[in-house]
Amino acid sequence: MLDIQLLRNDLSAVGARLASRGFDLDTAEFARLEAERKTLQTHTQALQAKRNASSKQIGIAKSKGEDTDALMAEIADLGAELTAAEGALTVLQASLNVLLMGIPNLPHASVPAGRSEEDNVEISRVGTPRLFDFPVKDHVDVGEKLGLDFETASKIAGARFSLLRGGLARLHRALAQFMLDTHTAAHDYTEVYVPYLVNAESMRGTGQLPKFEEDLFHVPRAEMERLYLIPTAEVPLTNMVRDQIVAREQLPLRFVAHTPCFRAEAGAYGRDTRGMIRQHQFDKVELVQLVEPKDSYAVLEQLTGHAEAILQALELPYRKMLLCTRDMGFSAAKTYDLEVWLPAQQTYREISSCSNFEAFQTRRMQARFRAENGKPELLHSVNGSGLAVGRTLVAILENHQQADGAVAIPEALRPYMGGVAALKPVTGA
RNA sequence: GGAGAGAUGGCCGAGUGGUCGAAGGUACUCCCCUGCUAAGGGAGCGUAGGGUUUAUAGCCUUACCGAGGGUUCGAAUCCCUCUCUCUCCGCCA
Repeated sequence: MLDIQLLRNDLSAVGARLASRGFDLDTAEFARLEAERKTLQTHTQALQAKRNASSKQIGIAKSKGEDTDALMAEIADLGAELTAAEGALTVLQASLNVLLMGIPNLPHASVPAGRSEEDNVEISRVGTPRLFDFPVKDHVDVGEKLGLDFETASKIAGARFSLLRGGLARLHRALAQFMLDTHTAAHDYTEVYVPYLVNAESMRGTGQLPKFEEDLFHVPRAEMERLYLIPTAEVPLTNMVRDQIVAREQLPLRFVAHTPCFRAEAGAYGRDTRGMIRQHQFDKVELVQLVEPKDSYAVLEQLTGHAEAILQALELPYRKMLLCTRDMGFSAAKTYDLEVWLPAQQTYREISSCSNFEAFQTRRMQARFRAENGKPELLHSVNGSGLAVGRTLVAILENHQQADGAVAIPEALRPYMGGVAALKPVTGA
């Protein structure tokens, strides 16, 4: 959510910055609602002040045993007028709020203007794609021989689910463990175990609601508020500080969690249908930092580096992309995507997305810290995948495949694999 | 699933219809006193808005005592619904 003061004070500039990311803010409508709000709110509050003063007088009179009929008569008609004014104000503020909640974040000045992902800017390229002296297979063909089974998954659940057996299941687990250990030991994050189902308030806090409900799975409960399956651990991790004022000495807060993520992929029919690139359920290790505003852009660089460290340790070639204005997510002010090399597709595919949200999320959830002057101030939130586990598995299968169908295990991962140096094809797997 | 208790400011805790945004304590900030490891005195000290304003200063004002509704001229206080916490019983990974 943007600061409404910014819209009031500098509406046309905000409109222009939003236009750069393809959002058309109806500035006339906002100005109209805002003008109406001002009139109505002033009026309502004047009526409330009058009622409060009169009621106080009645109280004083009664305590002295004086007659209060005259005072009562004075405000006899006030009630209806006040109810009407309050009702109208509530309705108006609700529509202003709907408008406000639907406005995406403003892009940071360093974000390149662009129309699509074509206009994203490559910042760096790390590692060299391997040259293969045999025909390269994609992860589905490599995985098939090692325990990757979509047929059984679709029988059990449906399309866009996967099932891993044996060494491959262990590799998946090893990746998550390795990432968690690296981020806690080397990067100083606190490991957190979180709920996978969250309430609507949490989804509003990080920006999934109200606008993107169709992307989420939910669980209805009789007589109770529905719960939503988390699409990323960003939701529970960031909401830890919702409605809190954190002491400045505790900053920065650094959290890491390994969770499954659930996405309806409602808008993705027909896209990435082969393999485990785009699934309804996938695991991810998520990094979240809550920091002072002055630090958030430095932290974005740092946190992106934490994700990169995993790719480097796993010997996976990747590039770092700065997303252009129109390719960024709704809540982000600036985003780097890390894209891993997939040799079968001869292309780089997203494996991590690291963003600075500034106060966009924390304003919604009233997550604050006490500044040096003693005043509460909104935190900035920064998060990123470190990394998506499923896609990392895909990248390892493709990049480290051998001519005989085996897959080499990167050195860093071997302690988590019981010392195994390679996964070998299993007949009947 | 059954029975009961509760939710008040950073924390503890008083307050069952009226000058209560809320006693008292504690923490914190400033000042004074004292002087040696701790104490005494005084003052200040919630949050989010709105209006005015060059102003995140001041002044005026509204809302907030778990959330939402209701009764009333007036609600922390009375009524209803919900959420959460605790205790006991049952069940259970």
